[in-house]
Amino acid sequence: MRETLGMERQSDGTYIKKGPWTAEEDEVLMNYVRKYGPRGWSSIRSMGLLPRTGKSCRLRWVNKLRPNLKSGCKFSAEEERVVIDLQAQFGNKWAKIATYLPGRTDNDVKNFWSARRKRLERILQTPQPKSQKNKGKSPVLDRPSPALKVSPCRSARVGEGSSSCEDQIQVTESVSGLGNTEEFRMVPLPDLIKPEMLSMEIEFPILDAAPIQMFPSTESSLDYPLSHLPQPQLDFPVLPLPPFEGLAPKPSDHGFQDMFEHQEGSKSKNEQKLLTKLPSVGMEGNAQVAKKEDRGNPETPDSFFDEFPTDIFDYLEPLPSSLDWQTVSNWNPMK
DNA sequence: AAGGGTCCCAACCGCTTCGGC
DNA sequence: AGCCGAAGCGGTTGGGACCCT
Repeated sequence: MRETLGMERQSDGTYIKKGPWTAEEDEVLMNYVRKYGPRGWSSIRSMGLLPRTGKSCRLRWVNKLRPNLKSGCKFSAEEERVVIDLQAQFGNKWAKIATYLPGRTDNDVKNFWSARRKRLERILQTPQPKSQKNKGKSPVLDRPSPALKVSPCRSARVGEGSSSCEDQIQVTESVSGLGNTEEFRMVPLPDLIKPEMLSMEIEFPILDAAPIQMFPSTESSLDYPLSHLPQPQLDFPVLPLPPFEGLAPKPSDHGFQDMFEHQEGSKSKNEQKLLTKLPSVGMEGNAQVAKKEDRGNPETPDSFFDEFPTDIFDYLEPLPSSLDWQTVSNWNPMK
């Protein structure tokens, strides 16, 4: 009797397995790719090799079994920068973005972005309790403020050497009742919060209740030269597709075997390439600044959220009216 | 120690695009 | 030109690991 655990019976009486892959299945799939290359996925099932759909096989290969993958390895600071920059340029074109990140899949990029988005969303959404950690760390905001408009801006240095970060949040404080009195203060924008990221937050429901107004940067992210980014990587040699009946291994079809055999060498090459072709992420000198800061701060970029003075959000108040909010939501950063 | 919350990631689903006929 | 299957892509979900209280 056939094992039906995890198997889904099809109308034609056959079974399709879903769920986690076993090591044995991986091995079968690897053997298939070694022989025939990463194509003809549907034939894996029709040949009776695996009870998986072609789709499932392809996904498994692309996301887990493909050579040179950096699986189980967190995104580096530079990779994060690349993703942030490319997302601003391409939008949610994860597959396209992934081609600029050797060893990363579209799934990796997608997961990274959604995790990061959730994190930011939570920071903006949840009223931060007065944390002991940040108490007294944000003097600019360390007092009641009637209303804040936070707008991303660039390239305004606050005095020579006073700040290592060119990106800052411009906080406009309107004094209630006076209306025409406005005070501008520059709040250092943590390196990993880019104006583009702030614009992303426009979609967040929290902003219905927060008078944050976003203004597009005068320097469009579309100006970022792509030549500064790592070039898209092709993982495979391009081989002619054999006819279906000729799927048997051929002595001449060494391309994929080579690919498996030389994984390690090419991996280090890719990593080196990524390092040497470090993107500037749109702002001249910013990569250098970031590098400098990275040297001084060995923590991962994730730690920025720990450092971010989250009580900046303590003073955000609901929008006066939906009309005001409309002016914000109508702004499209990609225009 | 237990329970809840969060994060991360693998895998699936549905839609779109592509290519052959 | 239209159809159909394969492949690609982006969104979503489920579950395990981890952390915190």
